[in-house]
Amino acid sequence: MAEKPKKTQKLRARLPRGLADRGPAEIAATRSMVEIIREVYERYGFEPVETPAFEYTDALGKFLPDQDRPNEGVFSLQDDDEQWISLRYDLTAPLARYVAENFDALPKPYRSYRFGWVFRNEKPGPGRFRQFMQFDADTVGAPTAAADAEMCMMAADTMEALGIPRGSYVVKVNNRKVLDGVLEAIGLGGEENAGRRLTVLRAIDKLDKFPITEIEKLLGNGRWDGGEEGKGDFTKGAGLTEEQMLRIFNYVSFGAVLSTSPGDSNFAGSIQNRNPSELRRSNEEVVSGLKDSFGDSPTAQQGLDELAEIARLAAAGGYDQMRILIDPSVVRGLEYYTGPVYEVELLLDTKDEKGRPIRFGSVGGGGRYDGLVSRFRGEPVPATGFSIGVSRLQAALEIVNRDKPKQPSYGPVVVTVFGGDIAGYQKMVSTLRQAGIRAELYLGNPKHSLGQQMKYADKRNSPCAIIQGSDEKERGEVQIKDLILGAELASLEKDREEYLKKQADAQFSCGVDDLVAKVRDVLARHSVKWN
RNA sequence: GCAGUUGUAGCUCAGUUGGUUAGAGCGCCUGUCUGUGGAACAGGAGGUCGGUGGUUCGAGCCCACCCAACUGUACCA
Repeated sequence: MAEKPKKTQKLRARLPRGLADRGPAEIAATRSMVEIIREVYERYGFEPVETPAFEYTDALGKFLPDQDRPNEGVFSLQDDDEQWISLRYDLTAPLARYVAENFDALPKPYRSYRFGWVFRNEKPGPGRFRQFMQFDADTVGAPTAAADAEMCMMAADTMEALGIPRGSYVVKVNNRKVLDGVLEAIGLGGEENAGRRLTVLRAIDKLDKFPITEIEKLLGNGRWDGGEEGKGDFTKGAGLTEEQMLRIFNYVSFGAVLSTSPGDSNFAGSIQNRNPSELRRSNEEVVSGLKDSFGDSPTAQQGLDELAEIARLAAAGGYDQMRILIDPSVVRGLEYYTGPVYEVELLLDTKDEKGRPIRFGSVGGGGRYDGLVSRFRGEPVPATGFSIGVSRLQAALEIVNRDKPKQPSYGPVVVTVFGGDIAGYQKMVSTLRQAGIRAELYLGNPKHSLGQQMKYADKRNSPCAIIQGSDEKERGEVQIKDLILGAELASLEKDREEYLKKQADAQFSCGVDDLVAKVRDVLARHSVKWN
């Protein structure tokens, strides 16, 4: 007996983790989202500009990779000339480079938008990918809060244009200067406290993730993630005193509805659920209240003045605090924001399959980054920008809409072939295409039976198939088979009358000259649109 | 990075106290099928049982280490 034929080493087809293939439905959804966002941004006077996916690593404002860990956080590689280049991890840093490089030619303020894929080399999770899409708008060269206010209003408009009803989203606004001022006021100013300030900001940023008792640990001695002392990973705390902690809590909860006071175990949740419809203070009251509380910090005062201006301009534009809300607990990125920061949050009340509430978190955000362009120029260049996480927002909308009946996406009309000369079939396909109807010739094995060709059309989700055998050919006719109706027919119960009626519609013959008109009838019958 | 859980066919899973050639359903491919899709029937492809080493006459099963995935956590422009 011969030995088993030697097995060739098969290559395993597999997708690297944290990356995703996208099918027709997702691509179509992205395309329509991008179109809607673009329309809003252009209405605000922004013009498109694109930059490549790669930049010199130092231009991205990230440390230069070292030999040991060249790809920490970013995907990097060394060019022929040994210079490090990296895949962009957002659209802001590349834009700053573009503006700095073309500074003299651009109008100031320079207002532009762009969308594209960005890449982050970090651990992927549910809803977190290593490649995802962002859509940004930035204003460079505008120093006043008016530019920031506009970003917030545009964010609100964009959400509504995307079909998220008013009240189901909120643009939260804070100011990095206020946070800095508060930290200063509780005695964490100065270079020597930089690390602790960072820890406090991180803790505040986690308010929407953990109950307040856990935040207390992060502000205090530290937190074990295993659920109890000594279990799991330890996160070092900021080591704040009780008094400092209390001032932080009073600050971040200012304006929120509080059922209890800090320190009570039920305090948890009352800060997190900062639903604007339940808040008891207006934007103006929050700002003036905080001005009173932190009168000792000039930095905080300045930041609060900017927030007041944003709220005033938003109100003038008709955006109340249901849409644009001053929220002292917003932190955002720690790296480059210098002034106002904003964050768009979805308030949609959705449960997952197990009935647990889903927290979407932020689907967009931005802020003022006055230092980013100046790095390249040695002169101050104020800038502010806003970014939508297209991939994340799309995923959120998909969950929200998952119960709604989905409009099926149809394939092309399939023209089946019966051996012999296929030229006649090709002619039908061309006729349909010239009439703007998606159509294709069956290009599989020509020996395949009609049954197999039907199977193909079914898999393509074709609305109908065109059949012309020798009988029809002689009479100058074609058969049009309505596959959608046919499917209903197959699942129909024994209602004889309805069955017969549908059967007549499900397949009929017509003259070759009527092909386009009759196919259009079938498409119209099911409102088939390919968009 | 840290911790927990899990790794058997493309998918969902079975596999006896350690025993010979590792199974099922679904899916996939081919045929019945030059005259009608989601049906039926017949056939077929597809597995280094996550990897390596160990214990044993013998390992999918026991032990050690490694890897990967999932979940949480850390970091996150």
